[in-house]
Amino acid sequence: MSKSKFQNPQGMHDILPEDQLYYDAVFQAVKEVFDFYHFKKIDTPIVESADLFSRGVGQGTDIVQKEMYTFKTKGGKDIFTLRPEGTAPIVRAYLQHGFQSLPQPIKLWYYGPFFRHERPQAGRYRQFYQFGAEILGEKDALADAQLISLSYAIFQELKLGEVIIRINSIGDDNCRPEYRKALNKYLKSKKSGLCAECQKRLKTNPLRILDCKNEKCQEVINAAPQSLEFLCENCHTHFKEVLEYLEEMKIPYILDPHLVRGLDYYSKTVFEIEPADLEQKAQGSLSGGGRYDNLAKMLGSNALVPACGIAGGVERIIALMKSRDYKFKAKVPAQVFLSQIGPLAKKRSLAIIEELRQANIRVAESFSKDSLKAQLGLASKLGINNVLIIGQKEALQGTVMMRNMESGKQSEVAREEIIKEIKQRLKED
RNA sequence: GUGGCUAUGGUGUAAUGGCAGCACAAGAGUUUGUGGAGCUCUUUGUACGGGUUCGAAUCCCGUUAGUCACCCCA
Repeated sequence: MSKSKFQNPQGMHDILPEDQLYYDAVFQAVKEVFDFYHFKKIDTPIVESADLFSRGVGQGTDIVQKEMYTFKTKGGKDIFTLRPEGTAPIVRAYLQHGFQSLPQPIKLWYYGPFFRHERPQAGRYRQFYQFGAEILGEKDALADAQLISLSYAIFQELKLGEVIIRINSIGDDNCRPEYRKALNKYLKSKKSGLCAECQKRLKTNPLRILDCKNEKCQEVINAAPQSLEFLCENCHTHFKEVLEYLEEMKIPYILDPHLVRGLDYYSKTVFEIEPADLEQKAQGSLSGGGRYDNLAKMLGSNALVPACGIAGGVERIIALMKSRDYKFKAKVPAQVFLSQIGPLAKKRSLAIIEELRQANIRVAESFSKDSLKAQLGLASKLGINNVLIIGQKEALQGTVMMRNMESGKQSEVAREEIIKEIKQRLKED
């Protein structure tokens, strides 16, 4: 067989059976934690109106400017985008389905693929999986803290080792303009000390300069005014409460005054969670999020919907699980193996397998092998001790042969007694 | 979007520009209805497209994919 000339698109990979174990483990951990805290699962379409993201995420952000898969539909009337993140669609759904009139807050979680057109590298793909959770209609700081702690709990469940929360508050409409003004003034005065990229950002998105890793900018950044100093009383109190909750729950955090994040909808609390040990940091943060009290309004809502959310990168978590040598719960092998010889027996065996399934007995088989030798070989390779053998003779008599692989003993069992007999033998093992 | 490195059966790996080999895996057989070992046999490859050359897995160019850094982020 020659190799196919088709390959996967860049940055989009097949999730092969052996990797499904990891994806399942992550999904299970996520589901367990969010279910327990009464979050409801929601799925939104993979594709949304392009406008939703340029308005929600922000026209000036990198995600919108260069990373979106955007296309026209056949009639050319609609412009759609493969969703690059999960929060804007959920707020859209919240508004569209009138969730405002339900008891607040609304707590939702999601899991699925997202798309960003970037150059792939460690922990960064063009199609990647994210899980996330949102608490909508809640302004209390407890919501912020709870999301952080749930994400933390998921990472502990997955045995990712030490992780650390980096957290900051970027203020709200009330105090951020003040801060922005002060920062702008400061940065303009130090313009010559900034890298070329940052000089451009002065115009488009000065907040992001704080995030620049260029050495040249570090000096300027370190002396820059910090958003924390400008917080109004409301924001200050809110942030203090978030930190107090974290301390109460003994969740380790670092106050990072330069953390700003790349999406426009954030206000007040922003945070990222990353592995504590330096070597694992290369691929970026494991999860991140923050409060977005203004997003609903940006998307056209009349009412204010205070909310916050978190999203985690599944591939990054899996990479960390692998480097931590994550141990899966022991896989349960099949309990019996069914082997068949001849066409009549083959026909009978399908019905028997279905009986076994209904009796909740896990069964393996190999219809593709005809010789009994090969089938027993497989059973032994799979480590299955109890083998049912059904051949022409047994099929005609309405019996099966039961073989114990360890002792080599076999006995004939009537068709009606199979389930009972297997259960008996499994007990003895 | 810019730059570096990489690409040989399913997997892991060899081959001064000169017959593409090895191991594992897989499949078949080894007195046709009885497993694990051994033995025998078999299938499967130079990512794709050009160029240089008598001759290319090997040198050059392009494409694709992987990987890493920048950028950004989950």
